Amino acid sequence: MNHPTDQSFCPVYEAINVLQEKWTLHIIRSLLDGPKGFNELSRAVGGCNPATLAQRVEKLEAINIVSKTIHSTMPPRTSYALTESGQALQKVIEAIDDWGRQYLPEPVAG
Amino acid sequence: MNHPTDQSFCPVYEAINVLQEKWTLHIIRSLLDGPKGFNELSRAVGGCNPATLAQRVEKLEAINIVSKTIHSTMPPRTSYALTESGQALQKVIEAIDDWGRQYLPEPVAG
DNA sequence: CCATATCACTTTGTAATGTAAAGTATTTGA
DNA sequence: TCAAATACTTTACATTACAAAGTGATATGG
Repeated sequence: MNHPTDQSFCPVYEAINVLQEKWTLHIIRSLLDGPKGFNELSRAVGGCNPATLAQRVEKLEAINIVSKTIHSTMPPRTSYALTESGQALQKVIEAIDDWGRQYLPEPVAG
Repeated sequence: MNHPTDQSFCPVYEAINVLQEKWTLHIIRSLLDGPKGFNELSRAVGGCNPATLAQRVEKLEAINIVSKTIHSTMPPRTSYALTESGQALQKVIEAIDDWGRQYLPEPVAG
């Protein structure tokens, strides 16, 4: 909803608003190595509770970053994958990866 | 605190944890075009309330992404700038910028 | 010379968001 | 038949972010 004062639509600003939501980048990173089911994704993401994860993938589906495919309702079998837009975020994840390796200190072992 | 199941320390994972916090990327982006005072930064970021902003820059200072310089206490004059580590995040912001321009639709007027 | 603005925040109370824990309905494997 | 897994939802609680107002001091304008 917010945007810089001097401009009515700023793509970077909006992009940041999308990506700064908790778990979003983790979800995208997890899906970069292939489609996953809900619990599988949950395990890959690590630490996100199902209520939040469900809400987040729904949002990501709405803005066309993730696509959801229901293979069967009973037994339940769903898969989440990145769309073209989602795949394009690999560049962002790579940049974050590079930065992390260079600037985040490995915690010293006790 | 969280980390992938198969590894004890993952730089990407930690980096994402840092960058996914609300306003963090906005703050970094704002500081990329030079140091700013508190209210100046607040205006550049756009929409973040001072309590949150104060807390966020304090955290970013603690992990050495932002540096705070107090020029005078009275009248109050402070400036926030990016450290080397913070400057290095320009690559991340650029990647987000590219993605936003390509994949975020401009809202239709009217 | 008094009101107003600005600086860098802090405080207070409330709204939004995220959390753990448990539950649902069904199938598969031991 | 019991435990585990699938994909979630529900509930009650905790954390986080929010708007609005306030603080103390100085500089500016009428």
